[in-house]
Amino acid sequence: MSSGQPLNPLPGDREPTLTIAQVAERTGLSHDTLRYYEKAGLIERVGRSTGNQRRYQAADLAWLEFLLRLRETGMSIADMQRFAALRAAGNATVPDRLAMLREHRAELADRIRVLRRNATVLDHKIDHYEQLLLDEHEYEYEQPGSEELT
Amino acid sequence: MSSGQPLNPLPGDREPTLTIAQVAERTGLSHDTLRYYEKAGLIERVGRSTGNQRRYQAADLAWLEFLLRLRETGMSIADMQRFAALRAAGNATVPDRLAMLREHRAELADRIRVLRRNATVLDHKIDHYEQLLLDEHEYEYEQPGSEELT
DNA sequence: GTAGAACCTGGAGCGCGCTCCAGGTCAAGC
DNA sequence: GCTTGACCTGGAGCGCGCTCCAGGTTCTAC
Repeated sequence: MSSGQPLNPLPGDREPTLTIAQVAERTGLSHDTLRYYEKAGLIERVGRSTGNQRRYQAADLAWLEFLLRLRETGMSIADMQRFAALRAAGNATVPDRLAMLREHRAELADRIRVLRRNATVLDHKIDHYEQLLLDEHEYEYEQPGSEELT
Repeated sequence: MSSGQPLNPLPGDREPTLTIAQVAERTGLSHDTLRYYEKAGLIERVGRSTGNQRRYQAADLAWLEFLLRLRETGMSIADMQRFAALRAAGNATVPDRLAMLREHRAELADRIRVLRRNATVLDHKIDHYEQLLLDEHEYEYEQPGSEELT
């Protein structure tokens, strides 16, 4: 990109658009990933400039942000493809989309629970190591036999 | 495995041991993964029967369980290798291990926070879809123009 | 003793989610 | 008009974390 903020030329359109570089910057996705997502059907074909360069609109960005939330919560590309296909198929698929989201939400809740449980295991281990260090200092340097399972 | 519970022959040892199949069953890891973890140095070389078959001891299992907690919380194999190497190097590495665990714990806390934030985004989306369905029924079948961004 | 299941090793292969590359076209400043 | 950087496409390549395979050995039940 250049300096300033170029209002990208539109293909005879109303709304201001973003180049792929600008979308990459805003979403944190790479250029390649953005093109890959489009090729994979996660996003519908983005509008083009007269010279065939991508011009993203606000709706594209909003959808990408939502996809990122799905990705961050561990949804696979394959499932996101399914979801995107349902969305592209129109309002009649709302029940299916709702079902997918509910299931994903439930799995997410499970994963959060597991992580929290594991977090307490880590805390115990950390406590254990801290105690080991304290004991060591107490006896002024090492103490074979105070070795534990870990 | 056969029926009954065979007390596996020990290599002239004290403690009861487990075969790889039994460890696989208890941990949920596959035979291949268990062998892979050993080859990768995540677990120290497991004891063998006279015929060179693995015989896991309680300490092996405990360590595996802890590794699983690390894995479930998203630690990479490479980091687990580092941790395992420190552990194998003895008590002098306790401060390093503690530092690793603390850092991992902090990252885990971040990831849980992100997941919880995303969970609320999902909840909003679900609410939105539910509302769409309600509206649809209200008007007795469809309603073009009630289409949203998603 | 023998059959069949369980196990061994070294190494190749795989699915996922990108990432990189080659060989071009397009756009903006001078 | 020219340069330089952003962008395009199709397809190959990669790192991770396993998973599978071939070819052989061991264990257990009968």
